[in-house]
Amino acid sequence: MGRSADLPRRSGETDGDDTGCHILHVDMDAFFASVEVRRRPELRGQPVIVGGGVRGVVSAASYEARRFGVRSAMPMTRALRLCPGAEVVRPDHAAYREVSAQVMAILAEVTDLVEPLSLDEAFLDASGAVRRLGRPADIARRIRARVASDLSLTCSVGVATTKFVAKLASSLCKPDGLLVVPAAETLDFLHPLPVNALWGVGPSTAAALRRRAITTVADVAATPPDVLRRVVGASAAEHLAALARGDDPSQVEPGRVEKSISSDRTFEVDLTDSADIQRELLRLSDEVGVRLRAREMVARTVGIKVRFADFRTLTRAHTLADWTERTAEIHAGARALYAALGLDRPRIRLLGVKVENLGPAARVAYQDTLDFGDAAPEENASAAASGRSAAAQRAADAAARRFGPETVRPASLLGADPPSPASARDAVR
DNA sequence: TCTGGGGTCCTAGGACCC
DNA sequence: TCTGGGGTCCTAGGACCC
Repeated sequence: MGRSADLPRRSGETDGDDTGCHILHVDMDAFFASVEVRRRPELRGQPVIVGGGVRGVVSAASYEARRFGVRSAMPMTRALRLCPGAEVVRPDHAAYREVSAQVMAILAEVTDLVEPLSLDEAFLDASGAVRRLGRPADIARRIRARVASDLSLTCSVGVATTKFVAKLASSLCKPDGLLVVPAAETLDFLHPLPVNALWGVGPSTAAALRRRAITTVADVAATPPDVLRRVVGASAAEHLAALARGDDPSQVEPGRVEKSISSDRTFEVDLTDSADIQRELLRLSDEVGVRLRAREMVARTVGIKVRFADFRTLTRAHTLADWTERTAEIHAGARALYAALGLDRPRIRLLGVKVENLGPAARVAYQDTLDFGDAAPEENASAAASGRSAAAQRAADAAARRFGPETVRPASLLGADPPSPASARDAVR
């Protein structure tokens, strides 16, 4: 959805010499909001904010809403103060995933070298497609036309010699734009921009640079390496200096593998009740387990995140002796980490469960066991649902996908209205 | 009604091994 | 009793990105 760096804009299509510019960055315009407007045409031309919830933030804002100062990641309360007349739509991620897949399919027709960055953005390396489809700028135009005609959505495309410059270019020509940054003009393009245009410079780094009177990309390029290292550290200094020179060694990488899977939840009202906290830990563990198994991966490290009412946040992690894909083991790890905190009457705003240190499930030989894992006695019902063997658990996941999650989720999550034992048993077997 | 949820990467310190 | 350096793994926190 783009960060709200206030960069100068170049609207419309800006064509130029695209020699050597083989990298494209495709960025959907106000993606979630545009999908909602397409679904409800009466919203066209109106300020639309996708987001919500008692403690929610803005996930996406239509350009009409942005005119009021509404930006992504802004608390909803503030957004609505700025734009009281906005239509607020709750996010529908399933719908966005579906449209995203259609966008990515259009990109895949251009080249195999597509690197999705998120649901609404991707890099393409078009060098292999030039002979078949024409110059990079023509390929960009073709993509924009296809997205518009097939999906009734607009996107903006940056074309440049590197990923970083292509991404900047697309952000500067939004919405519904095309911007080619010729190789020879890269430095003229980059140097006037503010430091936070550089990838990796957020509020904290920008403030540190500003204290040294380094405010533009040109300033970064002119700063002696040792000074830059003192301000931002050795690794970031090297990275920023290269970007400021127009150097970006990163390649378009299709098929990047996830390194962690996490689920976290901010509660509308702080949790204080121990049973509530335990139930949420189980729910989050189950969500993570389902996604882990859906990707056919296993994990060695389980972590939790706890955010208190005062926003103080802590994380804890534990690496297991063996790989796991089982909800019961993830949950056992999470509850042990939580118990070890020894909290006394906490007020909890957010809980999270995460697995990392991932590997392919196929690499790990599994013993199918009939034990019920480490679940505590009071959760025997949950153990029966989530502590079963890996193979049975995958079968349960498949049933959940077909018949709905309520058929086979841990019993203690099901509240007062559990499914009949027969249907749950049938779904598992 | 301040401050979501999904991630990645880096740093720094301690344990542990050679 | 005092004291090495290098490498790897693990953990916690923070910055950053969309």
